[in-house]
Amino acid sequence: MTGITIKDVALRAGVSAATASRVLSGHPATSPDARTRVAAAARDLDYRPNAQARALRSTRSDSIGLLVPDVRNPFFADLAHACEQAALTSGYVTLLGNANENEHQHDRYLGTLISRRVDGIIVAPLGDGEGGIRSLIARGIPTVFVDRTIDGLDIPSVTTDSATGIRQAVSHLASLGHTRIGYLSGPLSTSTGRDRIAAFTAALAESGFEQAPELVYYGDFQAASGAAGMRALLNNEDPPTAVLAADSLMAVGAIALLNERGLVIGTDIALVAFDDIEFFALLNPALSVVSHSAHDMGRIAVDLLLEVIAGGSPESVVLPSELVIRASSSSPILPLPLARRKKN
Amino acid sequence: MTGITIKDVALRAGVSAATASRVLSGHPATSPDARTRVAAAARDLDYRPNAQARALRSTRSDSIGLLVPDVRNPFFADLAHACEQAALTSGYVTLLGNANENEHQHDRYLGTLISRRVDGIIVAPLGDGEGGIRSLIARGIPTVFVDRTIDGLDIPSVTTDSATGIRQAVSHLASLGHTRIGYLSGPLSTSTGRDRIAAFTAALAESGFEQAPELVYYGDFQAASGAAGMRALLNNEDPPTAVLAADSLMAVGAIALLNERGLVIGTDIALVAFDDIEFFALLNPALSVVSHSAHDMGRIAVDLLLEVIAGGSPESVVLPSELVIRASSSSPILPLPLARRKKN
DNA sequence: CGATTTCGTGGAATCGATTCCACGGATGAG
DNA sequence: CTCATCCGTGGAATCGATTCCACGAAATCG
Repeated sequence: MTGITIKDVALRAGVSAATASRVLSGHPATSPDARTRVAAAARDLDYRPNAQARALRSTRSDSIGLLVPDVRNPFFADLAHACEQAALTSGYVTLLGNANENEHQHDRYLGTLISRRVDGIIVAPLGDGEGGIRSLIARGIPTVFVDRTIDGLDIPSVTTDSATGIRQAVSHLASLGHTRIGYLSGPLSTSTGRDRIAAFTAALAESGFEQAPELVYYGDFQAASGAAGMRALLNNEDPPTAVLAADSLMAVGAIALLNERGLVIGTDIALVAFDDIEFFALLNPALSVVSHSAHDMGRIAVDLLLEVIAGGSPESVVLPSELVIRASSSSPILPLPLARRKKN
Repeated sequence: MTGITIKDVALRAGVSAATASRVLSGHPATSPDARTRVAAAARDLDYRPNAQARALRSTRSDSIGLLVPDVRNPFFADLAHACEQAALTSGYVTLLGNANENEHQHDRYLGTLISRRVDGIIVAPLGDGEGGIRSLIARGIPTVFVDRTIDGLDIPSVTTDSATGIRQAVSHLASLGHTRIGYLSGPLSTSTGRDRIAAFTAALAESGFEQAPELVYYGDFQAASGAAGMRALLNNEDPPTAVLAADSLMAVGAIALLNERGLVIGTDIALVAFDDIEFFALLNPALSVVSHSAHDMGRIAVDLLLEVIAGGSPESVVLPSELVIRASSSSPILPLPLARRKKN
């Protein structure tokens, strides 16, 4: 096919393949003469080393795998972008895999990444660590968890301290007079799903409320379940006056449902979302969010992974989250929220 | 490292490496006995073939490269997702690269993909085809262009017929009484940028308007230039009453600027965006868009690429676009738009 | 000035899987 | 019963780059 191998370069430069290899990989033991001749030959022939052959011999591939639940989720798109850019500056290419929030596809991708002998893997793990994740660890492949973790596994991770931002959100909503605060939860099979509902429950208690089970809906971090959850919350006898969504996609679903019902966000009902994404600031009213940085998360995950690859065992990092107040939660509670909602 | 090679499997199964290889790759000339023993050994050892060694020998890697301008652009995130899923069902993994709308990074990624000997490349090309694209073509690596093309290169592509949707948008706006329609253009260095401004100009002519140069702003498909462009358009003596944005990110920037200025979309100014993304339907008012399917584009691009890999030369595909009318462009023109805008 | 170290170089082994080739045993035809 | 055919199998070559090893030439030391 491509045909141009290091032997062609060596031939044209009048040296052996061994010398050509040394020049091209920057080995010090080369003469200036050989260096210029080989460089010129490589340039003339537009030589591209066969990464497979190189990886086979040197047991490193200069590539890392990144497995996210869904690239279409803007938070993970940002994360992927950040990882990719950070890896690139360290000379690694990123193989991006999409688990599609599906454990089977997740495991299949892990298998592919293992087969390709990536130098390390950054993964937002799905499931309980029994499937593909076990293979990873058994093989001792450098691994870092992002966003999510798996209990009982001693793997470096970069996660978000959801609790601080959620506590701020709840106390902010309480200060506006809200006493019935709904929660659209992620699945309890993910560590983020569990952490955030726990933080929410604790925050309610701190504000002196007790958690009403009918005000919590368990979804799956996807838009459709956000809509279903909001519908369920609104169908309560005594519906919430404020709602907190556990991720951006569920918030998107919730917003779509509120629009469909003709309820005005910020006036008829307060809404706060976890995950800050650019679009939320454009909504009218702009959406209050618990913000955490996908960019920092990606950058740090790559740093940790490089440390693991180098043989170290870095400490896990927990990133902060904070409430960003916008118009969707700025008005105090209405005198007759229930009456008004009943109109629709 | 991983250590488990086909020899280990062969040893455990009591056969030679050659036979093990034949069983594992489904070669017909194997005995049922060998088949069961090798399969069992591979399972017991959790054997994962070394993809590099396999690719080196068989000159195919079962992987394709996908190079997009920016994953954070929801249109390309959708496209990437669609390509990846389509490729996966055909047994290919996708290596996703991000050009960052930057020609240098674009070329660097192409080089990496060539080095990794991907079986084919789907690329939204940047630039004039002189840099990395030339290497691709010179090597005869199967290539398909998506979204954008490069003039003078005979490469199969999947693009959008922007003209239909844009014509619909302009005639829709004209029917509402708009006579001064602004346009936030993409860069003329991209085929989509050129196509869409040409379609816009032609559509204006069809509606009996002539194009006012001061109502066209040339941006770069990124959000910041959408904001800058909208600012420039509003600073005209006689500003437009309706604006069409050439992609979703420029629309995002435009919306942010309009919000900042306190102008109400759909009332003070009509806005239509190219690219339909889920979030635009959530805006209040919901945004009218020229819609085209990233999902179809990705799926078809993979189909074409597989044909090219198989040795065929498929015809390029042009996908339709169509106007989706929502509230951002549903009200007729105001009696005194200029006076009203001057208030702010 | 002779002995020893340094340095650039080429030959050959190597990484792990695939695949060509040749071989032996079983089957089928004459 | 003999000879040709077919089939499963193992040995060995191969893919392209890296790297160990040994060699000759040059540089350095006592």
